[in-house]
Amino acid sequence: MVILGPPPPTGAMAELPDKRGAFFDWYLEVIEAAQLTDKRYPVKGLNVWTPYGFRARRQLDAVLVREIEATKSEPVEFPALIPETEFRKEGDHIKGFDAQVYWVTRGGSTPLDVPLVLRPTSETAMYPIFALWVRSHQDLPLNVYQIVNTFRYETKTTRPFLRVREIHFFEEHTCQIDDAAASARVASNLAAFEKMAHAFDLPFLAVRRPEWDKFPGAHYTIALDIPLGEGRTLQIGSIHHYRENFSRPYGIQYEDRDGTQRFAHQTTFGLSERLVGAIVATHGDAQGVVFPSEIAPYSVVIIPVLSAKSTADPRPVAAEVAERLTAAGCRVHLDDGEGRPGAKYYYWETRGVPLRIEIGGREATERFVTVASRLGEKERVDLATLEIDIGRALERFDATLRVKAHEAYLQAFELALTLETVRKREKIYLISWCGQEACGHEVENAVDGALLGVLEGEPPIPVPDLPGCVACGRDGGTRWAAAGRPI
RNA sequence: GGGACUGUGGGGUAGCUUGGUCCAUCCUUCGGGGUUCGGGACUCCGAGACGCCAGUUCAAAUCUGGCCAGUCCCA
Repeated sequence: MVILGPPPPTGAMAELPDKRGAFFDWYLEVIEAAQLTDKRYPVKGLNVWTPYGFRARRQLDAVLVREIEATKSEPVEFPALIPETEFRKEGDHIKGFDAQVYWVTRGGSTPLDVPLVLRPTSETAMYPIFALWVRSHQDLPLNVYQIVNTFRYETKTTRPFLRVREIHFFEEHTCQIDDAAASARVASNLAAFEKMAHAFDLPFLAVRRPEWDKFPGAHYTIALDIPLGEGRTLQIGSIHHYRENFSRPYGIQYEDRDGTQRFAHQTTFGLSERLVGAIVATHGDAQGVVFPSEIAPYSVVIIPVLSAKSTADPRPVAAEVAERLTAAGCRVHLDDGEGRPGAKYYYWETRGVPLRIEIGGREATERFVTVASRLGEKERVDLATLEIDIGRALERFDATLRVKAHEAYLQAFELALTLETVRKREKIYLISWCGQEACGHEVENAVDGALLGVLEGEPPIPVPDLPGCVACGRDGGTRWAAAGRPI
């Protein structure tokens, strides 16, 4: 396998497994075929980011950075190793992660006095320092984020991007002046994620996780889930309100206007490389990956079509088009290598490039190009209006991708007025829930999965007025909730 | 944490039950030549594997044990 630079075209590819029905077979083969990762690294759950996959990840990260910084968050980077003494300060948090942390216990052959944890997440790395940074109400809010690798000793089956042991992780941590300000930050994060998801053309569901399934140490957790088909769901992110659960053990307090010492209310917002998997899973089709234009390693690929019969040489035109589109801000790859055009078409379709520009003798003679979208549309674009027309074609591509994804998203849900419906286990079920844990577990047994949580915002599909709880029938105090089967 | 199963060139596989016919099958891939180039071309030449370590045996891809890696089911 060639992994240095853009890989050269390859020959015929075997038929992909069916995306519906054999989802994970399809997923693994698509990722393999598109060379997004090399999963052959000899440690379970640790994969290699290939050049093509890394480029996609870098594009994705750029969106996260842009949107989080638009909400006044500052970049930081904390160490990967956390002393056990700090790690153990918040009880629930430790209980939640103890079984999943890697330990560093030696330096060379010398046992360490204080063993070090390889961060599974960075609360316990950051908060002792936050305690030093936060002194006065004027230091608040403190909004910082980092994009780093974290480590979790997963015991379940690992899958590229979806469940790994070294996680490419985005985490924002904030300190707020009070409960209300922290709630506002949660809302701000949710709004920021909506913008990120728009760039990924990715419909998602925001729910408040039930008490028994919230993040270890959180006051509450808003989870961001996407459907994978057949009722399966994938959590792609989460936003937590910690209240004073961490600020108390870590001593993050400030002097308020009136001179009293108060503890900060904290929030976090976490996303990960699962977003890459989510994009593959949501947009991919029978031919391979489909990348939204902003995430695609190359948004445009140019393929010169040579012919001995034709008098006009397309290569100078291809070079001109590449140069002009690069100047216009496109990520362009000019595929002028060996190989026949058809093989190149398949190659770049598998890799999900949004637009392909074909330039042969006819185009060269008449000064136009043929533009083919990954979603099947073809059009003729005059060289005179190249930049503007390609820009519009990319916008149209994303709009179409978004519509397709949204249609599939709507298909993933079903209204369930009885547990009988939930027991079909074919969809994500919208149910009325009274909030009692016993009822929640009854729903979970019925769906053979999880009560994902109470919906934040409007239900994705039309629903009637709230009926009684789907489990106990009680009226009053019920909310719309979602139940599905997380992978 | 408990149980079951699997490991053959870069990817996917045949062979394993019943040890010898295997210096290991087929597809794909990769390198070189020629001819080609508007949807996976053809042709010629070449490259590449039995997870690791022990054991049984005249003989191990095949049987046994340990390790490593992976998959599935259960808690």
